[in-house]
Amino acid sequence: MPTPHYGQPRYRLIANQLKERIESGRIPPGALLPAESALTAEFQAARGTVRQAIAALREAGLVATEHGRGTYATPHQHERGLDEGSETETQQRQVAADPELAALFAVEVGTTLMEQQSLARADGAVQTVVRTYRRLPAEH
Amino acid sequence: MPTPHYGQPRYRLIANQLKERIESGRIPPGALLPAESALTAEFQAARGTVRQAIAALREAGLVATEHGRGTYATPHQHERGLDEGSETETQQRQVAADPELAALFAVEVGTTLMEQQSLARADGAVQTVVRTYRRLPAEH
DNA sequence: AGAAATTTGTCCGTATGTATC
DNA sequence: AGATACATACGGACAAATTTC
Repeated sequence: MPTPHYGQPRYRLIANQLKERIESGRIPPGALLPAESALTAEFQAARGTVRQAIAALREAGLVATEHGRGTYATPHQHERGLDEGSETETQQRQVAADPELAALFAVEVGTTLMEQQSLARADGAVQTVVRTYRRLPAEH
Repeated sequence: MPTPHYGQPRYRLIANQLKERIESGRIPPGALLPAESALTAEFQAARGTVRQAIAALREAGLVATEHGRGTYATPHQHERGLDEGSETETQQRQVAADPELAALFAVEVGTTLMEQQSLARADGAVQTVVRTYRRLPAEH
């Protein structure tokens, strides 16, 4: 494997991709990022490089890390429009699984799922709505 | 304590030995492997190295691991019609706007929207479902 | 039912060797 | 020669799930 770092170093590229996932809501606030080991596998990068990328995100305040637990996405605020008309850009709620979601998660229809919805606006108009579904933590 | 990796790395050697034990039946299907702590003692290797060896076996489908329980030799392999490379599956389709989406996009309820759904799996089980909604390109 | 021990999961810091730009 | 990256390896610590007492 070569080691080309045209333009930007590798850890910056990885950091940017993770940043995009967080800001797009694909990794919602409070959710754990993939483990270092998973990231090394996904990006085909060495652990040191992944750690460098995460360190950059941490420095930028996008994530927080807890020893022995993992790295969380922190609630992100759009720096785009500082004012923003008090509309919730991202909200979390519980919804009942529709038939398709139920099948995907292998649960019964109507099972409570966590839904995280986030919006991307441009000039005030909603451009994209992202809804992320995941199962609730098991009740022992 | 040096770290020369001429020839084969240590984790490969450990993995090969464990593999031999499984395939020879000395570790029968379904049986638990020695704990990581036991393996570190036996092979005089760091825990991370042992875990790397086990990860290789897991990747090869020879063993499965459960948090807090242990790693066991897989009972019957060859039951898996699995993807293997694809971490995310994506599909695109058109859906009718529900009342909330209609309000967000400032369109009428029932208006056709583009929905992109992607899945994130871990060990074959769906972890997260992400649905991204956008307006269709304007049609005059 | 509850506490302790076991075991795996994850992160941290560090170190050495190799390879490429 | 230096910066970047990769691969490997060590040791320590905390977190979480499971089992055992």
